[in-house]
Amino acid sequence: MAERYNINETEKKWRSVWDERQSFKVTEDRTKDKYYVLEMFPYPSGRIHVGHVRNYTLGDVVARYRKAKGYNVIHPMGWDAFGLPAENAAIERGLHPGAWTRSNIVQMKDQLKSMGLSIDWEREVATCEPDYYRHEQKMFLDFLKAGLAYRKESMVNWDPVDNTVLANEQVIDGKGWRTGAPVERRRLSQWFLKITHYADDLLGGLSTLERWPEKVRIMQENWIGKSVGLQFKWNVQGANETIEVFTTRPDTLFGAAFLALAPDHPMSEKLAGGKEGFAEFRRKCQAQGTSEAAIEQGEKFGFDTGYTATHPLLGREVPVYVANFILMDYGTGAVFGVPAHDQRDLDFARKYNLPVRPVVIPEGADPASFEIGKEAYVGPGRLANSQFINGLSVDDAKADIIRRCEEAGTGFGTTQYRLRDWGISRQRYWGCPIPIVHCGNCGVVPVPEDQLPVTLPDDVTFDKPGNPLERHPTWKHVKCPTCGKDARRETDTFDTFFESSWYFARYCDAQNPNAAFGKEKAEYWLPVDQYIGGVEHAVLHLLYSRFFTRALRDCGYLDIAEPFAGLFTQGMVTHETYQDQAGKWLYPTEIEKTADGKVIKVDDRSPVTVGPSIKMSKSKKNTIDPQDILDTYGADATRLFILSDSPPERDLEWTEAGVEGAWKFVNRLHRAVTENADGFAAKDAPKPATFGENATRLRQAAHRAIAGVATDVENFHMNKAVARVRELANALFAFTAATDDERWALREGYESLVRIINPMTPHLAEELWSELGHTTPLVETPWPQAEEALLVSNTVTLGVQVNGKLRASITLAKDADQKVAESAAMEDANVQRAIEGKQVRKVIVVPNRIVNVVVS
RNA sequence: GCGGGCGUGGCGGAACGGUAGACGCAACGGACUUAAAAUCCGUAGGGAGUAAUCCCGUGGGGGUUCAAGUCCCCCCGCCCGCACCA
Repeated sequence: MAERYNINETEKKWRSVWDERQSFKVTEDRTKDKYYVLEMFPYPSGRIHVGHVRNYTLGDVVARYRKAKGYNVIHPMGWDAFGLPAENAAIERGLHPGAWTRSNIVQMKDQLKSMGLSIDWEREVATCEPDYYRHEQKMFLDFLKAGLAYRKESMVNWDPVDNTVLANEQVIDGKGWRTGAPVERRRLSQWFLKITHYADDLLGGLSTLERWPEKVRIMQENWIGKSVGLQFKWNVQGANETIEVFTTRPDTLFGAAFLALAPDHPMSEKLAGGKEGFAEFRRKCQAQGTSEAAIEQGEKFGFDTGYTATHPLLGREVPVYVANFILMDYGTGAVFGVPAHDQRDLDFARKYNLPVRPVVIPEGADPASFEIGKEAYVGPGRLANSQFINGLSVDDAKADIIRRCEEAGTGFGTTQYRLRDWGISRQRYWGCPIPIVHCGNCGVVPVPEDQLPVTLPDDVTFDKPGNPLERHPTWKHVKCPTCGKDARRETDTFDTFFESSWYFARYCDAQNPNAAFGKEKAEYWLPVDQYIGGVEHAVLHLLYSRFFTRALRDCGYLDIAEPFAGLFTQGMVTHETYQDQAGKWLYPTEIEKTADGKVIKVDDRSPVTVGPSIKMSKSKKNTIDPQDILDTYGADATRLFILSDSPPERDLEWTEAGVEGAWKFVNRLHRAVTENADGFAAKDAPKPATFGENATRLRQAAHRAIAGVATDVENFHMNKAVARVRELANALFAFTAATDDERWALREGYESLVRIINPMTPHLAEELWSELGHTTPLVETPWPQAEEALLVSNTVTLGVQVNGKLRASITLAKDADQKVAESAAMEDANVQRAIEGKQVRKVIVVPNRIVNVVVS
């Protein structure tokens, strides 16, 4: 009797084998195809969470599978180590952000290692270390030279108590999250990267990203928000002012019923500032909140300035309103309203009794009688009621109006993007210092490259509000690099998206002290073949990285535009929620499920209300600590469960029973191999010349599993891959070998099984592989070859339908003649009965699939 | 409001337009055990029938087709994203 499988010891053993053999260390090898597997690197919060486990398990399956397939696989890991939580720890617990972060990294690295990931740890990076961030300071200087970085004033959320700038998510109901003080809007001079320079390229590049989820590409497309249209002027009557508007529908100019300005448009103040009710109106707009979704439900309303405006081409006056649904940030902050052809304008016009004049008439409608009801007409058609453009199509009319405005000098065709330049200044300590000096003489002076890196001072305190760099007694006082006079260091640091915008390139040459990365190495490894992470980074991180790659290319660092050739976005991990009688949330560890199906509290045995499975969150306490799971069930069972229950792109419902099921399978497989060794052929037994029926059937199961798991893994159908593995396992468990060919097939079957589970449960696979007598570890063993001949069987079972209803099934030789199939189907007793007394009108035979007898 | 996605047993989920429910979880019956756990064998969409077999079933309603979970139209529900983007 074999000993019970000691999961923890065995897993540890194989990890040290991989370590000793440096199994995952890679270097450039031009004789092989490279494959770059990357999971989004973690923020070192201290402990891994289930989302990490899912993310890294998926990546590891891909990495180990590709390695077995013969690719030169790079699979690195690192730490997104700058950021706010470290400063919060400093404020709340008196820990230095650096010390806190570094000790977190140590802990989390241990945890990740216990998952058995195939990581090349020699490529590890931590973005908070000067040997990492020095290179991005250099990049910034290069961007500056290339005109891709610039300084301008912009608004920030300012917490007057903490003396600090707040991120949008730190502003709750207009108040600072920590202090509760009303947030002020302040103007600060800040650094920007010119992502808009690449707006069109970033948009166009999306269509080349075939292995990205459609969803993410659409989100980026919407974010970039390209629109082509006309920008032109209206004259305000009696005010000696003009209003510049942008429109994507210049064709509808003659349907204009009003002009509308954003509430914070400078002209709004000029035209309406002193009017009665305007202050009140503005307050109402602000109370509405800035979130588009909030404004959604809100009513559209406006303030009549009393002025009218005219346009030369139009020759008619329209009223000028200030309206709550116009955004200052987009276009020019002013629009002309065409109620007939825009729903918002229509709603607005109905409210203020403005004329609704259709100017685009759908095909087939009569211009004289066409009327707009509750819905604006936004479709195609011919122009009407529009003087010189009557009869033109929408597109022709747009072009004509733009041409006329340009000729008249009152406007021009232009393209607007929603995308805005990336503000990278953060008024914080725990980030990469911006390598700039401010000199009274010379102005803004870049720190010379030979003086990099500008490192963070360690002796900082968090006992007072504000940025410690600003308060530091000496750090910011420097001599100007140009004139040598007293000057002041920039105390802002980079947005932490800066670090994550190029880390994938650093991994290619992680220890290079002289440059961010060697160009040749980057060119060998990049782009990332498979990037895996949460969909929450669909826009910002992924767009910034795409921008960075282009900027680095233009600064001569590398030769590609797109950093990630393939992207996979995983779903969330959810868990049931529990509440006690008083409605207090309970952790899963605080409850117990009794034998009769009740759920009770562990301590006082009182009943517990079970809620739906939702995204894990601290506030609902429906979290589990992956370390507990790893310790109890081992890495393999944890990985197996995570892969088996749901398709990776969908949410995964975490259940203890599910992990337990995976754990049972791990043990069962171990038992099957160790206890049934007598049933196998000897390790090097020659392949029999012929196989009996039983052996062949088993071999078919094995070879189909080999081929099936491969395609499933390549397509990220990990749950299906696991199902196939279990199918093969079931076939093997049920098999008793009586003859030599069967014993050979049984060994082949188990060896195949062990090899195809290797990407999912690598420790178990290694253990069983060695148990089966192999001395070369599986990590160095290629993916098994599926024999084509065994993937097809020589008989097929096909259903027989009568009038589309299944009545029988028949088994035939594969590719049997249609006539054979037809007669076999017609002879079947059930079919006979079903067609009895009816006339057969047609028999449809789809070879190897189905026969359908149509009777009247 | 716009954009995207999803809806299949008690549950998670399978299913090139071609035998719906693979695989698993939970459940039930049995074996082993003094007993339990573990393990093993078996049953299992709903309904009728001793059975053969039949009827009904993929959110709802229509349609296309020899054949629809799958394709088309309308509707309902849920989830995600967003920027009232002119």
